[in-house]
Amino acid sequence: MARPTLASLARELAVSRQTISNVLNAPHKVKPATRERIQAAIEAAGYRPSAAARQLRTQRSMNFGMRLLPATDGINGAVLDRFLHALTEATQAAGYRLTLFCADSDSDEIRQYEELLDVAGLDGFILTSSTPDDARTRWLQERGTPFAVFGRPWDSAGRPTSGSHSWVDVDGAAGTEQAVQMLLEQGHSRIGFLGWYTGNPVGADRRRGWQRAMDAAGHRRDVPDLSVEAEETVAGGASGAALLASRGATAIVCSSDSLALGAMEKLRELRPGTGRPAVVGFDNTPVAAALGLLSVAQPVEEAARHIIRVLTYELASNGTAGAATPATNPPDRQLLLAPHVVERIPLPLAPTGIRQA
Amino acid sequence: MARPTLASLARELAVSRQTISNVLNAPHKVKPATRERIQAAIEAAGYRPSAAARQLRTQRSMNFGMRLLPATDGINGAVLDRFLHALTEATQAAGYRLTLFCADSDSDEIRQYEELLDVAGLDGFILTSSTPDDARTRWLQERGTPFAVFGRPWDSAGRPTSGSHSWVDVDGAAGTEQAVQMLLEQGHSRIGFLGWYTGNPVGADRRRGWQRAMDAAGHRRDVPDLSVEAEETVAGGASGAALLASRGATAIVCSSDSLALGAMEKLRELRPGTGRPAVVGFDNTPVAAALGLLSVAQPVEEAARHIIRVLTYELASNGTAGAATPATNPPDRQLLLAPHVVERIPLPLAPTGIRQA
DNA sequence: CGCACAAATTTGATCGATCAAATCTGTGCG
DNA sequence: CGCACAGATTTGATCGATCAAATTTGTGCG
Repeated sequence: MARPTLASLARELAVSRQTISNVLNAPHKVKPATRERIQAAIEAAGYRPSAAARQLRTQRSMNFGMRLLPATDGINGAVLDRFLHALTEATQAAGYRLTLFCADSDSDEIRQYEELLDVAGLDGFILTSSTPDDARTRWLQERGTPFAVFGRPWDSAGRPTSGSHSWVDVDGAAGTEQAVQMLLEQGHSRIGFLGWYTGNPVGADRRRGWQRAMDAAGHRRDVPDLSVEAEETVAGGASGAALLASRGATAIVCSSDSLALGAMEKLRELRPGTGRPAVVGFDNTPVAAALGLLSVAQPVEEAARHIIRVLTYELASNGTAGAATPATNPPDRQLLLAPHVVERIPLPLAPTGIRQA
Repeated sequence: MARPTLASLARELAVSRQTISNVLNAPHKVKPATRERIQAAIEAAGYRPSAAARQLRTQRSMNFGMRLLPATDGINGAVLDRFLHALTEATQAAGYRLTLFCADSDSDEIRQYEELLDVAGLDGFILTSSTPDDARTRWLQERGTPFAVFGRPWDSAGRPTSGSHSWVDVDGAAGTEQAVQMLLEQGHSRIGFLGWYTGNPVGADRRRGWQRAMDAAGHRRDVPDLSVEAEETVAGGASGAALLASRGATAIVCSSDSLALGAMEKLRELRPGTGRPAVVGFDNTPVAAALGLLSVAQPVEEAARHIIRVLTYELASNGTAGAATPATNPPDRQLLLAPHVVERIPLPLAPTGIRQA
């Protein structure tokens, strides 16, 4: 027994293809009695319209594309992992599908866009990072392809801009600011910042939050002394922490969990027996969770859901061009989400159950 | 200027659609002179056949599906991450595309298969884990859908079987065996095993390798004493290590990096100043790399490539049913890859460059 | 009753490719 | 010259849906 098609089902029910099609796509056009009869038959036969045939006619693939970035670090890759998972779920819930692809550079990524648009007819793309003066977003905008970015656009000087395309981002500065405030409340005043070497604008943003909070607390003169940049590794974090400690820092806010991990180990080594060092990481990766490290958590699941909301809204309104009443409020095309510091019980933990094998 | 189609290009070149189609799909049927002229025109016009139209006619989507598992642990999730990346690359290189989806249970996964097969016409699936007596593989086999599994099939007693479907796996027992041998060479003899609580067959397999190596080295009578099971967390690892240490273990082989991490911390605490504890983890996750932990590394990239090799081979020979000469040797439908222990310089590392911000 | 007009349903064309069969070209050879 | 036959190319149908337009059915009302 072959898969039912519109034609085969229509024959069985003694109605036309179009009527069945209308039951699925424009139910209000079909008389209620007929509609119910056909709906029942659709369920009974397990009929599902072919996406390929539909795409051929409508020029819509109901398919989004996303580049899978090469796992740079691995520790921090966990953030993208959670993002990807939430994105897949949201895509599915919206009735779309998600196609993954790889690219070995940003220009190759553009080549892939072109190919995927021509061949597979993808309806839109999700980008998971943005660079200053991004060539990819420019290309997509010129071509008029729907897309949304997880990450704010940055101007060529590396400062956040608003841009004209859709994006969602997490307010890194707000995160580090919150971390500093928490440490101030705990009685710290010499709070260091441990960031990245590279001119990465995301890192600069996180540093700004620390600086803002220090300024506000009246520690402006300490800022130059207490800010250090290191290589994005555990070892880099250890070295940076040593330097900050030598300058009298009693607490450290970091740009990443890798740095924070190194910093924590180093402080523990320098001041043994003083309990968990006051170190806050960024991204709340599984490692931080496993080791009881405080960390600033990004609401990536919320970000992913919003991205899909924006994309699907845009695609839906493209179709209904003209004088259509927007049933729902348009989602913000540019949204900055607030992160929060995750509190944790310090290690070592109470022993958990073990068993003889 | 709209995207060129077979028809529009044919008109321009004053040839028929079919001839252009043949240039792409059966070049030998076209006279060399014509072929070159058309090939040049295809490039110049940037013509790319529409996947939807092709799929409608050929009933092939050139698309694989894979379920994205909910990130259980996070630390060990990194293995699937690397696998996914390699898989995406291999899929792309083979001229296919990869569709991701989520499911909240194995039975829901089957429902998703059904839907994706009907709607999107996927050509095959990649499964990333297998359970004893797996309902999903049974369903796919009954339906005759091509698929390949990363992970051996297990019988209902949890012992590895060969099954009748395609799979690739990493020989966990060989990995732990190698780890024991390395530790024996380093002079250890009381080598403990720290595994999982759960009846997970993967864990049982890893334990078997340790046991085999201990038997072979003449330490059979120590086996009952030196095998402990704990919860799959860092804290669990610490507790388990404490117990093993109390029984005189000088080295520990673990089922995961999470356990190994906990074990390392605990041994360091129990025996300060004796250098890096002799602990070996499993999966060579980024955390292990960051912390200088020894670990058994799975060749996941090779596994991913092989899975695609198997799937594409199967699909290619399905098409050429009958008396076709297999141009290439068929790839092994069931393949067990050997892992290896990753050697590492013990932490703390030499200080790396830092800089004043 | 019959006409206008809206609602419900059907028909034929189309999206862009490939398949199978038909037609056209060219070459060798009696 | 003409016929057979392989090679090259073209033609018409088809995959399974939706669109736009045509047709049928139903309702209200003078």
